[in-house]
Amino acid sequence: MFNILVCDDDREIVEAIEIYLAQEGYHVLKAYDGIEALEQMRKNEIHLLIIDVMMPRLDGIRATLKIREENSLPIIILSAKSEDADKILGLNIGADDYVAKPFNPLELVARVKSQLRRYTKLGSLAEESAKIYRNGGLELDDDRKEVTVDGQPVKLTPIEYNILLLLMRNQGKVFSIHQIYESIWNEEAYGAENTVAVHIRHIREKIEINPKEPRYLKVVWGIGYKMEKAGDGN
Amino acid sequence: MFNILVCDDDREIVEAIEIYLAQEGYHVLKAYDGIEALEQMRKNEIHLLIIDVMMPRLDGIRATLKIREENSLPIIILSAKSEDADKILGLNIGADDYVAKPFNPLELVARVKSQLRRYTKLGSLAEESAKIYRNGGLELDDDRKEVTVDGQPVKLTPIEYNILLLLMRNQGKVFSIHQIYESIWNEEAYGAENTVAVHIRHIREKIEINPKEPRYLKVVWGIGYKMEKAGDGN
DNA sequence: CCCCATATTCAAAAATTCTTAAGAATTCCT
DNA sequence: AGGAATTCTTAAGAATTTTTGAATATGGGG
Repeated sequence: MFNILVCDDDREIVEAIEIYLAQEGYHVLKAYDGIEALEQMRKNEIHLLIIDVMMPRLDGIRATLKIREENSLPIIILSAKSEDADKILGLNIGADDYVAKPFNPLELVARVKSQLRRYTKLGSLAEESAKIYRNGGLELDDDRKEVTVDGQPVKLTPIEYNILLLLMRNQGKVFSIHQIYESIWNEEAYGAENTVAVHIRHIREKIEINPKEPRYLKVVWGIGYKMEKAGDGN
Repeated sequence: MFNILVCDDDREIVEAIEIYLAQEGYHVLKAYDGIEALEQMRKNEIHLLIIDVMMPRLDGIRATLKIREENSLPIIILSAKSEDADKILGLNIGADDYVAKPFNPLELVARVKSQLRRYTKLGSLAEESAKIYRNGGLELDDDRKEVTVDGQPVKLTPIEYNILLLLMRNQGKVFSIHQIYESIWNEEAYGAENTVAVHIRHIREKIEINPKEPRYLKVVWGIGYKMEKAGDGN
């Protein structure tokens, strides 16, 4: 059974989360600030951490950084400001997922499940950390956050990087603009069609020799975009 | 694929909902009052619940509360009185969405999709089973949005693709032009007979060797169209 | 075997979707 | 604060798809 540490200075939120997680058969441990979280981590074997950003004494971001120094476990960060998503996921910090407050408890539970599934399936994180995706001359190293085209390093912005990562992780699979937006921004796509399209354009300018005839990042008319697998001549 | 429990004491409504959900590839389970719903929940793994408010024995509200005590899954409540919306969605009860009766089946389907989408994050998690439909030499890969005939890739437009997907998902089943239109366009079919017919023609041109003697996409006179199961020489 | 409802074909007009560019707004860094 | 980098918005033009309506063909009951 999995032990999940929930850390938030609002006790009601912690209890609410506990109820939902307990329903799913998880064992819940509680902490009410970053210091307590660190203590709990030392004392118990924790399999997943849910932690709020804003807390007294030691906030969630700092706590996460501290914990990452010596532990590898899935960390889900709660935050009131959805704009922080990039920073948090952009992995300066090392969180695995991000949920905006106020959140739907079921969604949180879904993400917990998803993270646990991911970590257990791939064994320990160590195995997973060789995260290098290749496709023809295009290479993305998710440990170093580096992208190269035919050996030449390419500099992508965080959003561009995350979009490319999504597509490289699922080569051949088609993603709608809607899916891309929701996956990267973690919020409902509204009038964001062009936004994504522009980022696609920028990525193409950087990874394609001729953006007008993309070798890798192709459009699927009326549906979305995909990463074309090299040697799929069609 | 997802299991959806539909609960209403009006059997006609349950059946109607079943038809629409089945078209989208969902597996539907049925219950006709709250007690039955609870039983079904115990016996099966349900991913989403659609439940009416007014029912004999145990009404939808009480059933929802009971179910929430031990299950966490998206719940959509049906109700005749739209004034109840607040009460139902206000966390008191714990429903995730609310649809007023009489409802548009297509809207219900849209909401089902939306709720399920919320709890399945894409990208990071191991992808759900690759959805590939086969029939003789005809193959449709719904992840890649690719269709091949005897190994040869075929380029379909979005509408053509969606019509073919509908037929491939329900091989052998006959769909009226009306049903096809409503299923693909998500709106009332009006004078759209020709439109669908034209798309059928285009699909045939692309997937049939001889469109005049279709092997796969056959007409059923006076009724509609179907995907003929290979080896069903009739 | 004739007739009528139904199905098919065709091409042009209308609508949609994608690409591209440029500038505004925002965030980041020093 | 000021400049640089990044992200978002807007809009026009290009590419592609969808719709439309009329002409043509076809099936099958009487």
